[in-house]
Amino acid sequence: MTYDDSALIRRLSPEVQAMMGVYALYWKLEESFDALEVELSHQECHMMVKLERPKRMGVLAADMLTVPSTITSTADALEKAGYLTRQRDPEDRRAWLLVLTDKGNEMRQVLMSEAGDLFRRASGLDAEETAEFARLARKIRENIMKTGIPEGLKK
Amino acid sequence: MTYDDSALIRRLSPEVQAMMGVYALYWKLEESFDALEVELSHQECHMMVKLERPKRMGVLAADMLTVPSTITSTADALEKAGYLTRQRDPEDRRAWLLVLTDKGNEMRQVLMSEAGDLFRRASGLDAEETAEFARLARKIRENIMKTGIPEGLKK
DNA sequence: GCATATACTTCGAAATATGAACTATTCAAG
DNA sequence: CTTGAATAGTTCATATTTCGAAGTATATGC
Repeated sequence: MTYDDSALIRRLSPEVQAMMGVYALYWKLEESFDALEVELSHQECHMMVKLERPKRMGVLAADMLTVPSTITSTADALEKAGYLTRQRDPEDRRAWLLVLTDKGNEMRQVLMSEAGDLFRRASGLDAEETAEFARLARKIRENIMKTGIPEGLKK
Repeated sequence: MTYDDSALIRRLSPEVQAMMGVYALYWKLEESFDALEVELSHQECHMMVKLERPKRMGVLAADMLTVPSTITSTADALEKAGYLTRQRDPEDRRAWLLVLTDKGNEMRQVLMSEAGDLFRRASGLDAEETAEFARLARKIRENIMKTGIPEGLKK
């Protein structure tokens, strides 16, 4: 039943191989996050991870490649649960900064270490491979953040 | 506005760096697929890509890390659109094989080449980096397929 | 000031995913 | 055989998630 199509995969272009790996990993990680005893939705987890320091909601929307109204409802949930507060951005009083509370920072630490475990288990890579994969992933992410955002937000 | 936190990212563990890259890439690819002039949903695209050769629906569910009922509705849509047909598996007449039609195979070719382009543009990697990334992604995927499926399907 | 752009919110609709109960078929045991 | 348990897939109603258009408040340019 464990259906093995690794031979088929090898015949595809490297780009498609890469995509299929990324999709498998993404799905697996999402599923593992679900299984966590944490009461946060995926989107809420992602936002927590992004909030190493206070960020504007618009920045988060761009960063998470989603729409402002989604950020609003995610932030609402996290605020209600006591993980973050909204503070007006002194540089532009239209904007809010989302700031983690102490409780939020604790939860963030838990999430980060769980995330590391999940990746290790899901990927099965050793330390060296993980480092190399991380290097490329970082490069990809930088490219996306640099080039991708304008298309991402409908004007 | 193009918010740069690449310096912050570097301070995280490689595992988390890798995850954030994977998430960014996944989201970007999903968004790009949306922008395609193709009238297929994400799930439908994924199923098309998986159907290089006929597969049982249960195999697809395991492979796509999802639930049987989702496969049913995705297959319904693709069948209705003329991209695939259901054929009883002669080896087990409870099971269906999903088989791409000619139209389905054409569409699959289009999707695969589009997918390659999307990855190339989104990632910004050169050929060598792409090959390395693909190698690791394949390894990860094999690990997930090997270890991940049992947990993935509720018994 | 006035017009226009931007940051976020509201809220209702649309898309998606899920799980429990069901049908049909297989398999194993007697 | 035939009976009972397991398996493959389906149905459908529900829950979750996402989105987008219209609205409020603030900022910016002329």
